[in-house]
Amino acid sequence: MGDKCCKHTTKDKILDATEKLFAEKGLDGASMRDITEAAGVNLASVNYHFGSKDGLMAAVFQRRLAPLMKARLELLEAAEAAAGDSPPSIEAVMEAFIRPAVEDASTRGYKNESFLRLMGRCLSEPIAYIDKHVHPHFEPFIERFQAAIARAEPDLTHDDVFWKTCFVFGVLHHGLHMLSRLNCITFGPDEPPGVEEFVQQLISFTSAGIKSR
Amino acid sequence: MGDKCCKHTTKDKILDATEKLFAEKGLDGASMRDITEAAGVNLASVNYHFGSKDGLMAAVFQRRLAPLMKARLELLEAAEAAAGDSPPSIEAVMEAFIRPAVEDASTRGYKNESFLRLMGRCLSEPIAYIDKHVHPHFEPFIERFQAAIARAEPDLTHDDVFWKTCFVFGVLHHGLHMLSRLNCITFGPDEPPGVEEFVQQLISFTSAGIKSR
DNA sequence: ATCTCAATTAAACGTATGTTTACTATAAGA
DNA sequence: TCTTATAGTAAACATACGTTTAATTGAGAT
Repeated sequence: MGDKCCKHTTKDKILDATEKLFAEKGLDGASMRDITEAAGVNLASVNYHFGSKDGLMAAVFQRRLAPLMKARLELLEAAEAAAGDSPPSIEAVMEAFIRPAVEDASTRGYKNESFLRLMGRCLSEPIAYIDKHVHPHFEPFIERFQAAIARAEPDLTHDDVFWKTCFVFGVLHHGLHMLSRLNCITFGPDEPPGVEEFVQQLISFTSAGIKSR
Repeated sequence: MGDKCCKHTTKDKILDATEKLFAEKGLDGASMRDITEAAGVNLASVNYHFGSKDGLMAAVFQRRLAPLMKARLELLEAAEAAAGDSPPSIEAVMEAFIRPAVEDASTRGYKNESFLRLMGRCLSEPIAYIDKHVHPHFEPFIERFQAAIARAEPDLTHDDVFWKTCFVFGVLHHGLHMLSRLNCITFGPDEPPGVEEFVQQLISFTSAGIKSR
């Protein structure tokens, strides 16, 4: 029976290897044989534990996206509670969105093997996969997030809020994507920025963008 | 022999179908059989005209990226010429980057079949493909672009310029990506924004982000 | 009319994919 | 000890992929 405490179960080895290979080679590009070889397990064990490659995708996203969305929601609710009757500032709303993602990326290797590297890529993976495995996690959150922006900046139209939210997504995810690729490119910074520094840079860029017109 | 004037040559039919299918299903996801069937040509004709699927990718990107980069450079140079001795404003630099892309997207169907939909996805396609087919087109431009930003905002450090440039890329490409997907999502605007409106929104968001700290 | 050569085609090739099967190993319960 | 259920495995399966082959077409040149 699965030994949940020890953390080196076959399921976890598969999930870890998959996360890394999906980020590197894409959802289609990483084959079952790539994955099981990297994980040091038998080829058939993926189908045994996850049913199919599709089930494996769902598990990979579920493992990281569920806690991430939870952390964002909690931060947003904390900011709203702290603000009392008035709406929290745009900066506070952006922080709720940005900080959990950057911290997740930083705690898990930061350079190479983070899940957020996969997130960056996921914005534009084959749409069918994203609609199936990623959007369901985002949808409950995005509504609350857009509402918070609308409250903080009451002059924005509904369409303005939609597009600015899109832009914020683009900033964060492409930023994290490039962060994970720093060692692959020649022209970038010599070393990655600190977590706090990066978070602040993202908050100020996105907040200024939202306030602009 | 290929009839260049008539524009309905086999090569063009293949390129058009490929552009659309790459955007929809990804570079790996769109098979040669998908492509040739959509183009109404024989399976083997891709290998005849482009040598391989890799050669087809190169041709697809070359056809759109070369003129796009040229247009951006010309706009940037025009802005620098117009500014005389002083550097052009951040807004002018952003416009040189953003306008050609949005206009390209708008002239080619705008909703569904544009190349920029493919560009949005390309930020995070399997890295090997992008390094091979996309980065070579961007590299000569990105240096000039970053230099223009640095001149317009002299207080920014070299690393600041790098990251802000990344953020601008994220805003534009994900914005265009969502633009092409408007009809697929439920919560977005009822109709797409006008070209000029969208360009201005992108310019103000990115310019404010760059000026922020 | 014949030749020529680029363009096109149907069919096959070899390989890689995700999945399934049938079998073995292991450890706890009665 | 025998049973049972879970976990793991080697091998085969059917399918889809990119590519290649060999044959055919069709229009312009001689």
